[in-house]
Amino acid sequence: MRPPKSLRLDAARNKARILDAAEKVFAEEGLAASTDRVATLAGVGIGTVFRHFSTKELLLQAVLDRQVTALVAEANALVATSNDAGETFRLFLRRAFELATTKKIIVAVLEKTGNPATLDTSNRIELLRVLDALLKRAQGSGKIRQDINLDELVALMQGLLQSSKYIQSDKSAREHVLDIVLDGLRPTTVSP
Amino acid sequence: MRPPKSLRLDAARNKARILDAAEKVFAEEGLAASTDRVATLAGVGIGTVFRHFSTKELLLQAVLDRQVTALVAEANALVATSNDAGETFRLFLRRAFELATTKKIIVAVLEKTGNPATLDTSNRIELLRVLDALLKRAQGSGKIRQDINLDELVALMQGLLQSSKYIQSDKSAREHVLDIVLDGLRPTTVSP
Amino acid sequence: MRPPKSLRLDAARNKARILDAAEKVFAEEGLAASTDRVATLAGVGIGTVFRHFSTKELLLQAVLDRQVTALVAEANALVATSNDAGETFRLFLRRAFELATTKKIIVAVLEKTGNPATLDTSNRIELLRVLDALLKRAQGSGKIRQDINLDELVALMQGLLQSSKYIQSDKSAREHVLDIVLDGLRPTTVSP
Amino acid sequence: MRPPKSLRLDAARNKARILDAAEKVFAEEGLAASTDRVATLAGVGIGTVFRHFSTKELLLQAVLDRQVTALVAEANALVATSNDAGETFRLFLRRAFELATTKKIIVAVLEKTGNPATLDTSNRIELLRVLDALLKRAQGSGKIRQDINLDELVALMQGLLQSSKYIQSDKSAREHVLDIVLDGLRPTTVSP
DNA sequence: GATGAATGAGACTTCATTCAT
DNA sequence: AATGAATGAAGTCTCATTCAT
Repeated sequence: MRPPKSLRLDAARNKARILDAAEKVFAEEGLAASTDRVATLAGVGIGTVFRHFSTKELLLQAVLDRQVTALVAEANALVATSNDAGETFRLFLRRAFELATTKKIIVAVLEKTGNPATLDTSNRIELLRVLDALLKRAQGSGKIRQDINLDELVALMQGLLQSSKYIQSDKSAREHVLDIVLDGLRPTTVSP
Repeated sequence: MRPPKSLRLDAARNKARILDAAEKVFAEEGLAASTDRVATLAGVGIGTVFRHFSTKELLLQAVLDRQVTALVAEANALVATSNDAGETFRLFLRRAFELATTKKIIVAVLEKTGNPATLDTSNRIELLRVLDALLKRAQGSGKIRQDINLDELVALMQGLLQSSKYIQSDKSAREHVLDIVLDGLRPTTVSP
Repeated sequence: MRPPKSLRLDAARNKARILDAAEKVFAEEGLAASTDRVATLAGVGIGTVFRHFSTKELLLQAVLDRQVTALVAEANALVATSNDAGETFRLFLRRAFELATTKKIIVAVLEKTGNPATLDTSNRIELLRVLDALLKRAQGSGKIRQDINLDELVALMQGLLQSSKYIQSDKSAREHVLDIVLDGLRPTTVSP
Repeated sequence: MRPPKSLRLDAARNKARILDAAEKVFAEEGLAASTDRVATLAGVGIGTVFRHFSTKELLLQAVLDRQVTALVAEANALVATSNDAGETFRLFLRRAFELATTKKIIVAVLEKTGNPATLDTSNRIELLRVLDALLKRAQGSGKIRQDINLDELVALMQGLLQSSKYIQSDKSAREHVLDIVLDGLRPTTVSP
């Protein structure tokens, strides 16, 4: 329960700075942005970046990891707070959507390999687990259509998150798009 | 005085081969794929690729151009055939979605700049025009919700098309996701 | 005395056109200008250029050859006309200088290897022969200083011809520079 | 707090080596010589060349810059030392001529654009300034002909410097050529 | 003979990664 | 640990030259 290795304080600070810088740089310039840019923005030497993340790929994963962790945390917080399963589910999607708009990296990383396999496994599994729970609960409460499974939800979210970048500047449009998808997720009103 | 067209045949065949190869390579490896790979797959020398498309950028645009043209053509065909505006609209989205699944490049190109500005302008405008017409007609007939505009629709489609790649292997899941979005696009049944 | 092989008339015309184009293109864009540009300006296909001059190097030499030939012809004409050896010598230098200004290629070709070895040998020898005759005659008549030999004269001319390009736009400056050198070539007024 | 300068030493040495190599390579093979050759001769990787000079153009300018600086320095030294304006002027030309023979690059760079615009501006202006001062002083003392201005002198020097490469191996010939030009620069003895 | 499409070596340049300091 | 110089593979693009038509 102690931090694994306890980096020297400045080392830890550097690592955090690098992550912050990477998040920003990759969001702004895409995955093709050079590692040098990250180092410069972080105010460290390029060597330091590679000392902390021995590969560009690993740096990417670390950034993503942090974001996924944040997302999972939010989900858990939402679950703890709310007691309306449908609302919780919707709030989570809204939150994820916002995050995608702000920290474009999630989207960017997804671009890369075409599937989320890049995610740090344990982390990804956790996200899927939480997502599954949210979905099941919402479906259980009858607020979300029954005929959608986890994989489909994930695919839908991927698309949704990506769409955010095409209307980044227009908040109301963004909300509109999200609302439409949320409407699509409502239980299908079975007419007799 | 006519024959001097014969050489062009080979050249045209090569050009087409290159486009096909580019479509495939960029779809599979992303926009970062090297031009060399395209040349190799097309079975021509690297110089030939650059003779036909003097820039990687132009090659990209050409690939996209071809696909957009195809999409526009399908839209026009649908309009000519069907007389149910709502159905036509839905069919078009389905068709575009399918296309995105097969020829992943559309997605890939969009990845690049984050907006469709890369599209050959005239072509892009044409696509928007057709899309707008389809939307307006469907909304006019009351089959599609009124509160969505062209920009939002485009953003939604962009995201949606991208999502297709996360569930490429599962056709029914793909259709399901699309259906959900289409449901979201239905007129909102205002309950009193 | 018949033309060696009698090219078909249009072939001969093409060859001349190519030479003209090459002269112009290389003069304007330097030796790095592409052979394609030459072909385009000549209004022929690139293949035709290479049929007539199987190497870029050979094309260059041909252009130069033509100019050297012209220069030799002028020298001979001057010798035939004038009977003032000093004046003839000076006129020739002026003529060469003018030519260098107009058809910059001479300069350009010299640039390349740094020495005139590129010249078509027989042609070059002829030029050196004529130049030597002009020099000797002028020195014999006491109008040109005795202490300069052919090699030095050639070097001086090379440099001088090149300098013409730095003051291309100003004719009087050009003449001035030449006059200064010509003054330097006068017999040194030996004071007793 | 001082040592962090040590690495720079190696870097500086490399930079100098690269400049030296570039000077040599461009002089020997012309401006078309590849950057790779420079790297090889300097004994560094190609990347190192580009780390120090991010463009071939910049490398060229740096080489030239160094030479122009040296020339200006010599001019200033001469001015400080000598008090015979005519002699100073002549010495400077001799010095420049020698330099052109040894470090042929000056010539080579001029080749490029046909005018010295490529020179690092401030540097070039300084050179022109010094040259102008030398000329004016020499003319003022009556040792150099009045009817030559700065532009003409520059053109004359360009030609002269270039000529040095055609008689590189023969020192006496070289001096001869220079003497001739210097003679031409003497005040014209107006005979009544 | 003419044409121009095809070729591929080679040029410049970038960037992830290594390593001496 | 941190630094940033060095490295070289790889990418885009150009161009002299070849060759099928």
